[in-house]
Amino acid sequence: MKLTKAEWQVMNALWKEHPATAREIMDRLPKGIQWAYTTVKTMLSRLVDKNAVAEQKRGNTSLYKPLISQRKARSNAFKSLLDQAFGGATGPLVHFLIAEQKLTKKQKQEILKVLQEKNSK
Amino acid sequence: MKLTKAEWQVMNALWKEHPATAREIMDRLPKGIQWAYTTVKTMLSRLVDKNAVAEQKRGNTSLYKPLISQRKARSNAFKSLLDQAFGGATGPLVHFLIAEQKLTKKQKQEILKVLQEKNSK
DNA sequence: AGAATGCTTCTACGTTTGTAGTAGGAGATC
DNA sequence: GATCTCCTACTACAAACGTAGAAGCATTCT
Repeated sequence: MKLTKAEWQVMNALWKEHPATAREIMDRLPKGIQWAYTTVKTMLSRLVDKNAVAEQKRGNTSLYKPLISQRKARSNAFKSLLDQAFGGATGPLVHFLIAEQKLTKKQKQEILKVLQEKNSK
Repeated sequence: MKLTKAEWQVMNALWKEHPATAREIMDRLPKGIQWAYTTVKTMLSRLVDKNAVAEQKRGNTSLYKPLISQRKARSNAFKSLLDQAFGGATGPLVHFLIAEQKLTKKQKQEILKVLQEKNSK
């Protein structure tokens, strides 16, 4: 179950709150994204085909809800990245995370916090 | 500079050692991948078009070498994942990493150590 | 010299992705 | 009842991807 970039946008909007109509989803898309209503519908149809989303009619309007959890989707995406770009090993990724200046001081502290939290219990 | 899945395979083989010929790259692809020689060439041409790889002729044979570093490519891929699947925030990613048991205790401690170090200066 | 190798460039082709347009039905409004 | 509005289903279409075949030129083996 691989989501494309555009599909992620839709799923992110859907996970926020569901079930949701196509119009609601459209309105929840990030500011930068200016899709035609039918584009959103197309995406939703494709996601339904993929069994990532369920569609149910209420009157003449469809309600959508996710069939895969955000957690699961993230897990898949993460695993893909790991396999593709880091040879499947977490080690290099961790190394990378640390070495890269990708992290702001704030983010590092955030990480520290989470790690310490979990580590202590 | 976004690499596709197939392009990653080629780049991974190229980063191992370069310059390299198309045939060498082909031979270095993971066992599972059984591409025709021309497929490898096509990929390389596309990578050259993208300015991800440089091509130089020696006799009638092309030698290839990466124009983008593995580090840079990883960084881009990582950032994409972060933006797309984790809303651009490292916090949720780390949270996820930890929750999913993706990190061994050892790795966690390594992260902690390095972060604290870096943070202090 | 003729055949076999190996490399190159060009072309191809089905699928997936991004992004809509169009037509037509149903309910709300004038 | 004609019109506006909103939704749906279907169709479209260019660009990117994955995967490769074909044709032609140089080198080398017999």
